[in-house]
Amino acid sequence: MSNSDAKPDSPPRTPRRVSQTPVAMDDCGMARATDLFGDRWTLLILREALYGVTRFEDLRADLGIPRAALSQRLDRMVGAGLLSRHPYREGASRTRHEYRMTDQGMEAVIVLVALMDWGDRYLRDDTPPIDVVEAATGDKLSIALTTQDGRVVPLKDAKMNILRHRKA
Amino acid sequence: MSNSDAKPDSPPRTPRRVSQTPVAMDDCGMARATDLFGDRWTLLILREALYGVTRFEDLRADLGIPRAALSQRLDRMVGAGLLSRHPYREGASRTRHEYRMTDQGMEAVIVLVALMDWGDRYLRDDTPPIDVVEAATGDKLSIALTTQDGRVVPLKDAKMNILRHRKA
DNA sequence: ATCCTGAATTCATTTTTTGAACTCAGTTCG
DNA sequence: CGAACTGAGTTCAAAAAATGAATTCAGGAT
Repeated sequence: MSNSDAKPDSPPRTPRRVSQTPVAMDDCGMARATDLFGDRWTLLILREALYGVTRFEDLRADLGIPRAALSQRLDRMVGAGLLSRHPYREGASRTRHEYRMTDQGMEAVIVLVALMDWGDRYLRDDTPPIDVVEAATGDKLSIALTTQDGRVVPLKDAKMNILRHRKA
Repeated sequence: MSNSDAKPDSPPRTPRRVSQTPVAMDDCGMARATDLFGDRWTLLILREALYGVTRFEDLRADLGIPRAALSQRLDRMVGAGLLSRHPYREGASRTRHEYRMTDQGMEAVIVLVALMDWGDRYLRDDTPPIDVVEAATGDKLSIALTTQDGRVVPLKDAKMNILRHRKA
């Protein structure tokens, strides 16, 4: 992805220095999302939710996450709309809660898939244990940029279009 | 994205309980990637690199990151192949280093774009400050799943195909 | 009445992060 | 020449966060 509108004649070998992001920290959706996802557990919990693990004890056992951390993260993720809390009862036992992925959470799963793609490519030597495939055909899927009408555009042909400059 | 091969006759309203991820923590590219990206700063530094901010002091000023943290993260990111270190000299001054995004780092940018999409949609009320567009046409781009031959598949029609089950 | 279970909460310890001060090698200023 | 400056780090004490073990809590089961 090219960032600057490079003049066709001189793609600067040493690009001119940029000393500031064009977008201020607190006005950047990416930076805000980083607040939510930028910790050791949140993404892993979302992964569990994707696989259908929904209960406190199961999450804890899978992830090895301390209870306090799990409790705090679940609250935060419910608050952010990634998960929703549903009562259930095992046999005749007391009502407990399970944490299910919301539609909004499902839309964040694309972040997981992107991470998975990258991680499988660069953080492992052997073949990955899992593929994302089209349910109907079994065709392997990967992440890409597309136009609204479904044309795939390689990363190299994309650029950032700054609509509103940083105020700070 | 559906996770199970649901029988056409009975899509379970209360899906049967899953108590374990099919993929073990240490065998999951996503989980490994989380080790690298799952902290407050790494993704933000990558974002800076995407915008072309490459120097220690500029990064520090933009992000408000403590020097020690920046130093440690840059080392780690160079080690992981996200950034590369290049000597430069400002005027006649002593040689310093700048940190440029590598091709491998650029491939991780799709993660940033995915985060940006989600963050702009759910973590803000007003219009986002930036768009990802096709350089040639200016067409707005978004993240999607595609087949190898460039057909876009909605998240709902995708599923995880487990090739190798957890050993643990 | 006691034990068990899932879901927390509390709390002391360990780890990580922070921010401020210091270093270092060269540069410019007076 | 010496003083001050610069970018890029290190060092280090203080603050914040994460951990893990023990405790609590509300039922149900024995």
